[in-house]
Amino acid sequence: MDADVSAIGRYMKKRRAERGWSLSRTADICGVSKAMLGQIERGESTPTISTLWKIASGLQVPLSRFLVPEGVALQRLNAMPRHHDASGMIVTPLFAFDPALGFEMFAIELPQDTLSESAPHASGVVEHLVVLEGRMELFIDGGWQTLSAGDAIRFSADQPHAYRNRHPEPARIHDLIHYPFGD
Amino acid sequence: MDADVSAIGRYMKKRRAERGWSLSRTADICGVSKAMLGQIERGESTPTISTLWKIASGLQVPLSRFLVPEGVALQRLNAMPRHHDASGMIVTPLFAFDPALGFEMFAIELPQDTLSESAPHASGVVEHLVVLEGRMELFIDGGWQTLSAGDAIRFSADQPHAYRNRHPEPARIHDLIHYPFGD
DNA sequence: GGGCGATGTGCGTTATAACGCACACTCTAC
DNA sequence: GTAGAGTGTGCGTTATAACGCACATCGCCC
Repeated sequence: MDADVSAIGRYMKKRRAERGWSLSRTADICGVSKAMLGQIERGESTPTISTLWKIASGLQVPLSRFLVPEGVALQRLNAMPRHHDASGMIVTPLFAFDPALGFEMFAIELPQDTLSESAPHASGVVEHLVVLEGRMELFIDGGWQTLSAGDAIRFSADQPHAYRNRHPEPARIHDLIHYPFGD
Repeated sequence: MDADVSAIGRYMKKRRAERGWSLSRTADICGVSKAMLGQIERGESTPTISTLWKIASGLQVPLSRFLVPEGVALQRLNAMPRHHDASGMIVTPLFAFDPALGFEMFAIELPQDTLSESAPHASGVVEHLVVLEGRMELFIDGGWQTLSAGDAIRFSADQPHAYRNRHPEPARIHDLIHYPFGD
């Protein structure tokens, strides 16, 4: 859950090298000291957001680009914690919320006769459901909507909504929640 | 050219208020001291990127949201059209690319003896695979990695990678591709 | 060879991020 | 009324971000 701040230095160095800029030149352009740039690139210091902004501006890259996750993160099924909520719905996290990406994703199992109600998320939150198995109903926009295996739906989650399963077989779905960049 | 860092504090405060969280509660959730949160909100201190990451994670706010002045439109790299390759891999779109969200999602079926190679995406593109059925191998970081049903993996897609299925049953996966803000 | 400029690193200094804690104030329950 | 909990702010302390400068190294030119 911690930022991989060492990735900042690596991306900086890569970007600077692509442009063929020395630390001195970059320092002049960014308005950040040469010594500090070196410290950041070597992972010896973590910049304030203000300093990183200057660097991003000088190098002409979006600031968030410094923090996009690198490498490979693998999560095995049996290593994922399953959470049963009061409604009987079983929730397994697939991808945790990452501030650089802006979304999180869950696997959800809805046993028979489950009704799970969700308070509205913050304004602008968008939710995506993909039904893998079984059938379920989604309450949205004042009515129930039946979804079957293979169905995919995207809806604004900043309103009350609910999931239920009235069928004999459990329904399995994936739920991706995306948080807004703008207001 | 300087970041409007005071916007960070304003947005933090707004977001916290929407959730009805006190500084103390937010501090517990974010792992940042109450006093520091107050300083940031009042514009008296500029957090390091590490501290801001913690806050974004706790408040479930994409980092970009703190960093982009309100009203400024950001650009996304366009999603690359999916190659329809000759490998036999079957691709079904689930959610089309939306610049406001920054990702697209596909359902993929890999029949037996399928090998599908992917050229590197642009720098900063992140891919997420969830295996629904069967088993498959992902080539990444110079080696093949076997994935079974229920496994979830996230990896940087700006490098060569490949999918293959050497098993008698087809593998079914979901593939979510997230695109960074433009360079 | 020496001189010069470019380059990145290390060091000491200064400024400030980040913290724990105390405190004043507000609200609620008895 | 009092006591207790919750809330945000200010203060002093510690850790570290950020800097200017010196230095070692390298490459190039005379």
